[in-house]
Amino acid sequence: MKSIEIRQQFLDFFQEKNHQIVPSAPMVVKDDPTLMFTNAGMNQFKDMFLGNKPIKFPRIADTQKCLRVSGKHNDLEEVGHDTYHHTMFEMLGNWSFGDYFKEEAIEWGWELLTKVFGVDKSRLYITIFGGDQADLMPADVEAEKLWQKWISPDRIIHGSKKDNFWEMGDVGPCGPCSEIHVDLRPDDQRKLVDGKALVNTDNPLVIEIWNLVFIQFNRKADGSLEALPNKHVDTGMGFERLAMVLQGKQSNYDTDVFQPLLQAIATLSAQPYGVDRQKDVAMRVIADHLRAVAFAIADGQMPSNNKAGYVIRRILRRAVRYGYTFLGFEKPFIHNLVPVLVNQMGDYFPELKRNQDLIVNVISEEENSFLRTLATGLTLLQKIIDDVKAGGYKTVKGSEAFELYDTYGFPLDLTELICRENGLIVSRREFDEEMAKQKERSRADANVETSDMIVVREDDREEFVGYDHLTTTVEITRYRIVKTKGKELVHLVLNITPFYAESGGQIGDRGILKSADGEVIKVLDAFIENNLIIHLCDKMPSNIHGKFKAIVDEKLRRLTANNHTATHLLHHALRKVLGSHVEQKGSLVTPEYLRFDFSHFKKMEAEELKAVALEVNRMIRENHQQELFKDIPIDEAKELGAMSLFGEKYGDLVRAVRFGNSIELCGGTHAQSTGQIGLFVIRHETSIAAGVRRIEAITADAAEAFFYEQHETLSELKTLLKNANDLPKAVQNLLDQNRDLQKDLDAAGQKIVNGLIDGLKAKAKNVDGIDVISQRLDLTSDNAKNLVFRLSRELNNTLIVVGLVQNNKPMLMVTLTEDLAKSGRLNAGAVVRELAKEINGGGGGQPHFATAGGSNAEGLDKALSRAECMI
RNA sequence: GGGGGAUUAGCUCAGUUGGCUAGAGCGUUUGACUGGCAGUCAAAAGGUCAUCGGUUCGAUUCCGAUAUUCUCCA
Repeated sequence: MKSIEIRQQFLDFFQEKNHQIVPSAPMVVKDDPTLMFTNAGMNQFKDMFLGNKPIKFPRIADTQKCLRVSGKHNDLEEVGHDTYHHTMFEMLGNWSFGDYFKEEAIEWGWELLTKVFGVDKSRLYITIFGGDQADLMPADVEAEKLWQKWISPDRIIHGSKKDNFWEMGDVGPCGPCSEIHVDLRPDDQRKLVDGKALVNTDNPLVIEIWNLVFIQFNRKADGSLEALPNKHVDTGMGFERLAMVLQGKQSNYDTDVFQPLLQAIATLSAQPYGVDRQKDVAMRVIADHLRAVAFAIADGQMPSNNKAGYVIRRILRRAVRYGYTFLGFEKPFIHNLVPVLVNQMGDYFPELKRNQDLIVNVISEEENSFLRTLATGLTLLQKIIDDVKAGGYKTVKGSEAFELYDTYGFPLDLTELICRENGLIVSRREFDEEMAKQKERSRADANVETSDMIVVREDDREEFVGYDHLTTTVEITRYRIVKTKGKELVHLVLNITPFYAESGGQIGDRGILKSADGEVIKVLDAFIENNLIIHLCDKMPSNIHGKFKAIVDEKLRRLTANNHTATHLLHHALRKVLGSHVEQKGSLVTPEYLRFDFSHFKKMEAEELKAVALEVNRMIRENHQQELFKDIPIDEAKELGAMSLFGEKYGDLVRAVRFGNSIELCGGTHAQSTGQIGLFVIRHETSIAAGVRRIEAITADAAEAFFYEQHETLSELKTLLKNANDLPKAVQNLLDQNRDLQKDLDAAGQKIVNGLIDGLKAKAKNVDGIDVISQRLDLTSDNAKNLVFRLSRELNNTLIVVGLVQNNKPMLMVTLTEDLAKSGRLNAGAVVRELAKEINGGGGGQPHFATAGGSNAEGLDKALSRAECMI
């Protein structure tokens, strides 16, 4: 059975059981600070389990794109070396939110696997939660009994809390889980060892394929468990593993999920897959990482140098490095594989197809830049190796390898490989020490101590009223203390709030909370965590139980609104001027300025930028009123023509904002009418990644200030240039004149020098067999330098000392002709230092030419007269 | 967010105890050879050594700040 059919049958099966089939949520997580990427199927439903969000469908099934590369689940370094770890994979899952429970979940799981997919029952084993003394939890006999309807009791295993009790975090919903394991070993091996003994022992052929989680408890802060009124089911089955089982393979990479990619890599590298172990690992790494990176880019996450973007960059670079080292790819190649992936998965994941060009471009650019990094690293490493060899040593210092890695991004294993080829070893111990120091520094800096959320009063809904009110009376529902870098701040949650929390690129509101007795708490920021609006405050209120007046800083809010609305107008104008391939890739809206990233393949021309700015300003002057569509279904919004962005979840009610022809889905705060923006000015247009441009712009007060600043600079220039009509031409003339004058000056100086040469030559005085010329000159130091260099070229066996005064400061110049300098009898540096004593100065230079400056011009003549004593 | 680098000609980069009249390769222009192109040879043009401040007799070089950028860690 083809993998595409497997996915479809899974979804069809649950659809028949009245499940709502929803699309995969984006792999990139935007509104949960504890998570960078979706790492399990349940992520997009977390808020429903927590009770922070209402349940829309009691039964849901989907396939979820997941990425496990950081945090608790970090498989990155394993990937490729074995047959079943992946960075990106699909998790098939079915959910019940307060609807069916263990009985149906178990029955359907069994039915799908054995009847629909036809998995051999004699190869299946079940684990159930075996109870835990410390938690006073009995075994999950309920599940065990239900399983016994389908499978013989001796194939059911009691598992530990570690394997069979699922918890989301330290507190919150949790419950026992039941796993289905399958034994894929050949029959002869199965006869030798019972598969039951190999369950949960990391055997690559006796593996878990489906985990059914029964959420029935709530873990409280004191560690105790209480039964939930609503019980949920959360299941997850690895799609790639399922394909392996159903296609009778022994490796995920042998299924049709990976084979097309692996074959394409084999063709590109002109080397077969399945022959050389090391090369196979490299090919698996590339195939896996390409999937992860392509999906991440499709979800709007570009490779970059921090946070989530950095994780993506690292994955891609790991693939490039394996290709470079083991398959001999020295030019970008991974981007060539994108069409294969799109062809294979683009039907079910249309975002891949839609962004294909972007993905190819971004990957290609990243490959190039990393290959450049490698090239610089290779030069540096060669230098290190040469030094080590020259010194007769055998070991490259760990600190040097670390510097290569840390500062220049050159991978350690490559350093080691090249060193080995040169008969050298790298001190791994020193490297690890340096790495530990680096980590310590970062940890010390990022050290944030967060206490538990303390609940002040129960209030499950925290409502945002800030669209209509900037001031409201509020009460504190929860708080916690946060310590970072010795500073103590407070997180407050309110029953209702006028503060807009950072979202959709718009940063959080600032303002104050004022208590009844006049105490003022500053609100420094507001952001969303697990669907709660957290207010970052500078201190704890003395009475947290009282009522407060929450006041949003109105001016900042207004400026932010201007910039947000201007962002929409900009988006609209860009599509009008450049074309509909322009899509938003990122956005930042602050009171000070706005930043808009969008897909476009080349630098914008000056005329295009102007056309965009003109269009935006035209829409501002047309003074379009804000039209708001609150809580409309997403399909309805699309019919209105709203541009949809990343991150909306299926079935959500959305908010759409319209100004004239610009309609966007947006939860942000906006100007009442576009006229309020006043003026829009683009400040910068730059590239941030291949195929992605960034525009930074300002509006209103800031734009006005910018305009006047420019105007004043221009006025000053005009005044300076005597009100020239054509300012640029006047400046050009000045520059031309300046250059001509400089040339004339040089020529004149040369003439003076020419005129002085013969006279100076005649002044030579022979002292102990050396000619000495000592003369005070009225020249600039440049001309004097010219002069003495000419003299030293034209003469032999001569010491030339020249003195001059420039800006009231005396200066000495000592030159030896080449033969005299080589003879070693004199050293210009030594001579100039001695003579400089007379002018209260010091100096130095090279053996044949040295200069000195000083503060006592009176002593210059004495210095010159002492020249012949230097012999 | 923290650490470490980088910024020198149009491009890629050299440039060590601070003083070598700032260099190389590629590219550009001109000339010569050639029937033309390609090519070879020769020559030339092209630099506020990122910006601002400090130390010094003297700063591309040392120190500090800013900007841009790379990279590692979180």
